[in-house]
Amino acid sequence: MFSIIKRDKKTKARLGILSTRHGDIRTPSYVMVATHARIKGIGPADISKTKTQAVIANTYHLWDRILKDRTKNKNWVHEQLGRKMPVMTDSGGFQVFSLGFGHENKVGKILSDNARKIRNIRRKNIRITEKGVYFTLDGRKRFLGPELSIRLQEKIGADMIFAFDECTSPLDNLAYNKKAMARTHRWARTCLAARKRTDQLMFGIVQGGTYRSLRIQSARFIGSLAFEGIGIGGSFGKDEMVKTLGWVIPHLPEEKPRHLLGIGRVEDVFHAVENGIDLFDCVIPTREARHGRLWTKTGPIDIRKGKYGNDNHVIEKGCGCPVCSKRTARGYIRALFKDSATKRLAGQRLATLHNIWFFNNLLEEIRAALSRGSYTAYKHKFFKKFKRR
RNA sequence: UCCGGCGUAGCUCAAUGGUAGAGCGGCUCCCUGUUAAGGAGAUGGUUCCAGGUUCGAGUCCUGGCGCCGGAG
Repeated sequence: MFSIIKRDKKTKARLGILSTRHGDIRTPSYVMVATHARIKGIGPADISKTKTQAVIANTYHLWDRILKDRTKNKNWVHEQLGRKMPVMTDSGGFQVFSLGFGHENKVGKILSDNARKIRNIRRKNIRITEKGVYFTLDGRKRFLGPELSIRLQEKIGADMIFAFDECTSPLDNLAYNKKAMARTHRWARTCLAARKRTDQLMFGIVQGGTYRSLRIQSARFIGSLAFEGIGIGGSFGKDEMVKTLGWVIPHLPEEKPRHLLGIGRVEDVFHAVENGIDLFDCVIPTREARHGRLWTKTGPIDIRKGKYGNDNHVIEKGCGCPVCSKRTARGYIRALFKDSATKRLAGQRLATLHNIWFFNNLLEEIRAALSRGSYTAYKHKFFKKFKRR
């Protein structure tokens, strides 16, 4: 159940509430990544300190564990997570890209200028058929398709689940994207038909690569099906995300929540929100935290750098996160990062707590601005201070 | 005092007499539905000093200087 509370006058941004079996999500909201039903770097008890409203786990990566489970627990993933809170699962469709082309060519879903030079598009570990996808990885061969993905996601027990799709590579051409999109559309129907549980919200996924005609076609088609929500997936060129949203959003039903899959840099958050996105997830807060990059309102800092060695300031002055409000010094966090493996884990935990809080707080401020009707003013003020560097 | 060992990049150490390297640190950059608790790159040297042997010395010889260990 999704209700829109308020619409921004100058942009397509909307303020809403998405109700799930495990509570409400105030939107727009950043969904934190918990691939293996754990937010990497922090413990279950930490999650409540970070303003996190929802997390997203991954069907492919929970596959083995869920098959071993015999408990028939309807809230299996919540038990794994250690929290009763809104949880999503991704269908495994992204792994068709990330474990196939992405892994083979060491390319991310956002194409760098360098990667544009790649000529032959290989998917060595992946074979895609009408029924689904064969993964050959680490000496194992396994098959995942729309029916199985839904069956697994129903067992995993998330509150929101995704249809099984194919995330194409940013280098795939129009002809391939057309073929892949049509197949993803057929899988979308299959996923809806395969569902047995009625207490999970199912999101269909719009694909179509970087092609306007395909994106519009996909938005109309996925939007016309009986999904409770819409996901927008795929890979983009560097500046094509905003363009894609411009194509897709006008063709989606107004009343359904929209989730932008795997996008979440600070600039992207604003772009997504003002283009009418209600939810998005991204590994940036958690992964970059583990790599020592801490986000602040003036931009990111790399806590591992030598200049923070004797720095006894908090990460960000005035930050209300559990790390900064305990007056934990930058120098201390840096020292943990530079110490033994065990100490590094402690440092990564603090960094993760800070980053998650930072992004969740940013969204909280954006929601407050939308509520006041002053989103644009808030954004201008924000970017006066914020420099990506 | 004597004997032995060692002096090479910021640090710890490599380098049969033949273009002085590595790891770590420092520096710069990267990370977008996590096979990622990381990745990429650049920089970095009077080889303790002074002589000598040699076509050629970090390496061999002589003499200093410094540190470590042992003996008195």
